[in-house]
Amino acid sequence: MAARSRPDVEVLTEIGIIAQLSNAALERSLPAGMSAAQFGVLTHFMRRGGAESPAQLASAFQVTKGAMTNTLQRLEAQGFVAIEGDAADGRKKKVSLTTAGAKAYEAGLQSLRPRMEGFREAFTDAEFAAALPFLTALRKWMDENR
Amino acid sequence: MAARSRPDVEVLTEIGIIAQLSNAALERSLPAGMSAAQFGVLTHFMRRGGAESPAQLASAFQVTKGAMTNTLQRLEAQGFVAIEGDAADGRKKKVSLTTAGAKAYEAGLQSLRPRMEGFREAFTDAEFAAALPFLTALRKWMDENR
DNA sequence: GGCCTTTTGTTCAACGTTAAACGATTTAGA
DNA sequence: TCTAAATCGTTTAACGTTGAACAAAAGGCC
Repeated sequence: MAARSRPDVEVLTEIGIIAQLSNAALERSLPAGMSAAQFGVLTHFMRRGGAESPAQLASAFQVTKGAMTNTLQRLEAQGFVAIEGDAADGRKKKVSLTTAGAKAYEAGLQSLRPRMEGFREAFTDAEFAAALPFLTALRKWMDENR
Repeated sequence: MAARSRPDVEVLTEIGIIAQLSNAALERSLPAGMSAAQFGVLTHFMRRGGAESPAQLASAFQVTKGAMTNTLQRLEAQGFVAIEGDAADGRKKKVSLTTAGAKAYEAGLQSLRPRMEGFREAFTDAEFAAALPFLTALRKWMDENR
């Protein structure tokens, strides 16, 4: 889809392709059996630590609860997260990272490194920083007007 | 996923969310039974006219041939495109827009209009134009280094 | 206290996609 | 001319996602 068009349509087109290619590249670089969604959850816990409920995670990742259930079940099956009931609220569950999960995150980061380095060398930090405000505004608008 | 991070990672994160929200909004605004992928193909033919092979379309949309087969079959089932064998090359097929397809495109455009107008009013053309070069460069790099 | 609403997590069918395999056809080269 | 390689379109299984329905639990309100 390269046809000259309105700049707003073109922006969304480019963004769509970038997201597709970037997700595919991420998935291809990750160790077998680790999806981008799973790696995202691991990253989230590595940064934040502690425990979170599936609903909290679903909202953080802009994903339905059903999708998060799926991701968490796969993570738990590999022993990367621990899931236990919340004593204070019988509806909720508490998800937390295991040591194996932290190890899996590190392994994922390692196999990602070469591609990420190539990517980061192709552009400058200033370019990324310059593009960020508009993208963030775009995301916010989309989020509020959905 | 809102954690402060490296600007390059953040750019990709924002792009991923925007693509997801934008595609969902597009799909929700389109008439029932018309997917974003289908509307994309209709748009392509409205702009370019003529006939193209499935492989050509797949490459134009950065999608596998299998995905394009699926999209084209659904379009053909609704009578929006005509598919015939290529006399000159027995492997190929020729896909072209029907009058019903053109009408469906116009209908899709109509139901899209209110949302598109709101979107275009939230930002200026200059903003879109300013963001485009970097996004295009990003897309090109991703495409070449996949 | 008892009802109504909301929240939470799960399940299910459907969708669009990828990756891989396949048969059919064309092209290139020895 | 024959054979090997490449291209084309389809099919299939698998994946991650959505949307809708659901039961269980909690909260709000009279």
